[in-house]
Amino acid sequence: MLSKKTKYGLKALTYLAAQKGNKPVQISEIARHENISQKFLESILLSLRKTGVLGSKKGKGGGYYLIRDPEEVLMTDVMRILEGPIAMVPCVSLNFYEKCDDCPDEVGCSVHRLMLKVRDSALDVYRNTTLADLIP
Amino acid sequence: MLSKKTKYGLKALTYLAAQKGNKPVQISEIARHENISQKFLESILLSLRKTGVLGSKKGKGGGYYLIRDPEEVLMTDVMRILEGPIAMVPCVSLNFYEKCDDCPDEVGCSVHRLMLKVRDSALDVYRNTTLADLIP
DNA sequence: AATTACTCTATCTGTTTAATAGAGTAAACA
DNA sequence: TGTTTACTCTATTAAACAGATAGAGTAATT
Repeated sequence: MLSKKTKYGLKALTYLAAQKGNKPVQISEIARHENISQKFLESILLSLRKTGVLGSKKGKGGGYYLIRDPEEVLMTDVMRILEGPIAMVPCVSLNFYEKCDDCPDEVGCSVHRLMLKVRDSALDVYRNTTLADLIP
Repeated sequence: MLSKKTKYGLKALTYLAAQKGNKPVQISEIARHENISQKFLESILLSLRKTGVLGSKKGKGGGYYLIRDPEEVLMTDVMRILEGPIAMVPCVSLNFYEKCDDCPDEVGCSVHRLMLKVRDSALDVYRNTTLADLIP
């Protein structure tokens, strides 16, 4: 299940991408437009800023803005920041790999092989979708 | 993230599919072989029986067995039983559809459109994989 | 200097997951 | 027919996580 964090984050990013120009947009404006709890959105935008997707400007006329053009923001990056691993199981994760403690043989594991296929299909989607594709 | 329920369920199904013949296999045997808590596995196999994937036989020499040939057990069915919806968001789910209460316009929703693509790619995998493909 | 808005930490509640315990029931076999 | 074996079901629990909220603090603009 997609977390609300990711859902809200994607909506906020799309909202920013749809702006004319690249002026900072206030959190409150995004929250209002997208029906998101402002405080929750704060923490989401903060994590997007810390990972280099967004920039922020303080003071009057401040807010958040995209660092790069929407065409250059890949869904692989966004999803990993917001949702975490793209793989459904750590043992098939590219960026968050972890060995299963319960299964001795990774190659012979049926779950491993199935989830590898699922991961590849999801990666294929995320690698070929940018923030620009999400703008309505 | 894949739940342990699904993980264990898939392992148990694969174990049963790999059996010669189709004699009932005891829960305890499966649990031992696959490092699964026996009690937890009980409830998983039970749900697979109630949904027509497995059959069971009581008494001495009893246990669980596959109802159909492994080639005829689709991952779409197994995943829906064990993990629930294949879609990451209810508003793009085929079998578990639910409208989002927070977003007014489904067609204009960026999350909706992205998750539709992800669902389709996952479905493509599950529809073309049977239990037989999981046997090592 | 005052305002505005971002930054950060801490806390809280509800839900879900995973696991466990234990009593009950049904079928097989001697 | 009775005993064994193994499945069936309900209830309970602990841990983890998601989602949301509160409030004090800091930085930049006018």
